[in-house]
Amino acid sequence: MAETEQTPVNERKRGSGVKMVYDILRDEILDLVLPPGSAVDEVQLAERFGMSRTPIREALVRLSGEGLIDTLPNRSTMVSNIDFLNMHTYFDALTLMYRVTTQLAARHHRAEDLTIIRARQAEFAAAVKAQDALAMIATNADFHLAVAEAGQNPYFTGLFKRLLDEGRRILRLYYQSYEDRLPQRFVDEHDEMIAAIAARDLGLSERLARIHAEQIVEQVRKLLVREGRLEIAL
Amino acid sequence: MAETEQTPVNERKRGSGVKMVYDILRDEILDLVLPPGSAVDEVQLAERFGMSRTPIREALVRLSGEGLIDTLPNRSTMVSNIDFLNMHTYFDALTLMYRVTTQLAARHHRAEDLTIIRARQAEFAAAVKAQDALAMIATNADFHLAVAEAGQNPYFTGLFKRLLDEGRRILRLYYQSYEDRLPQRFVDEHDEMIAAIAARDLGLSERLARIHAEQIVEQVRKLLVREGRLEIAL
DNA sequence: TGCATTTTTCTTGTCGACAAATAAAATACA
DNA sequence: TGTATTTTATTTGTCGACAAGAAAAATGCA
Repeated sequence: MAETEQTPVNERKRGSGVKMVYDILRDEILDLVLPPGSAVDEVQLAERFGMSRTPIREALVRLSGEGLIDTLPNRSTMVSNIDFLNMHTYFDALTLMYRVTTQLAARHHRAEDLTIIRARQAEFAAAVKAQDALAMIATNADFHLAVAEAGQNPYFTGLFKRLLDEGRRILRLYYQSYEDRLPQRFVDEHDEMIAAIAARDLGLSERLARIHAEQIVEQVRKLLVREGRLEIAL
Repeated sequence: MAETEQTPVNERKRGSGVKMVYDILRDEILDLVLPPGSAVDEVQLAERFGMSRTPIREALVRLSGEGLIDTLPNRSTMVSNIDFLNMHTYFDALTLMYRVTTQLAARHHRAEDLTIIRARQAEFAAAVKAQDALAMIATNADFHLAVAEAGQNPYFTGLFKRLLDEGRRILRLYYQSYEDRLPQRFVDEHDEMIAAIAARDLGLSERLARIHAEQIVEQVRKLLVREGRLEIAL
């Protein structure tokens, strides 16, 4: 069997190459496997993925459009840096999107949306219970993205997704310090938010989201300050 | 003179091709020269711009990333359609960005920002005076974008820019009905907003922006309903 | 004539190659 | 030895060509 259709491992369907490279590189950037500022070599990637430079290039253009890589014309392209100086603009945008998407979810969600949201919340709770910091980061983002999808505004969802991605990079930087009791609090807050959304209480949903956002921002800010001292001390 | 450096008209610098194609196509899409749903042929574009398909392709990938064109895998790529059914999500996002960016401008603007904003407003007023509907659309977007830039939050500015672009397409559809007295009202409202920003009155800036946004949304909605009746009548 | 199947055509996705632009290395010169 | 200039090397941007996929056209069959 399978003698004629023997599939060489490197045989891929027409058009799938770009998406594959894009997905893998995106994950590696967000997980800091490719650290900010590191060089991205097209020819090296082409060898690694066993394809020509053309699809690699297209994936890089996509990533560049999302701000995940920066490309100097005619010169090197590299993983984009995290802008610690203007972090407050990031927090502002993130907080507003938390509030808006949660409120919209309360207004526009359907029954099946709640099912998905609860599933995501269960995954987040499991990650917290297992004290798996990396899984917590990922499942938390998934949870809030599910809420945003329920809000049914693709403009907000799009921006929010970008912000959560960026947050994944930032949190990944400091994920070692997740051994405290805060995560359980996040689980509880998520539950409250779900209840408010299900009850279609717009005001409460927005308020809970705001509190939740400020909670998270405050924690990240503490981490930044702690690390910031170290950096200055060098 | 200029015998050795004779520049064939089609001679361009290394890396400028993509940007040129991108800019031109983007403008043509936003001005409806390329109507929504129309096919985009790579070969045809390559001939038109006198270059190979590669840079064309990169420009298209960029445009696709911004949602200006849709591309079916292995199949045709076309100018993205305007989603009239979910127009309310567009209005929601636009209104919120009006409010947020104006308030942030009141908080973070610098002296030179005000200079730019006033210059944009002068251009808008000139377009209104000349009753040039197309110029009004463009200069109005430029004015609000200048306000957003003063707010110094690239996340909001980015989304807002996308929304204003989309609005340029929508308004372009109905620009014929701009002969009423509303535009002058927009000029006045802009002036009020500038004053509030200059006075760093966050609350007033936000309120004026909200009123202004609702004004615009209401006008567009009227246009849509009027046209909508026609479409249904078919 | 009406429908299924094959053939053709057309467009896209991918490839390997080459030239331009820049950085790095090597050389010249004081 | 230090600086300016030339040479080499590396990486990107562009090109033309070819093959895969899907629609359209053509053919076969009832």
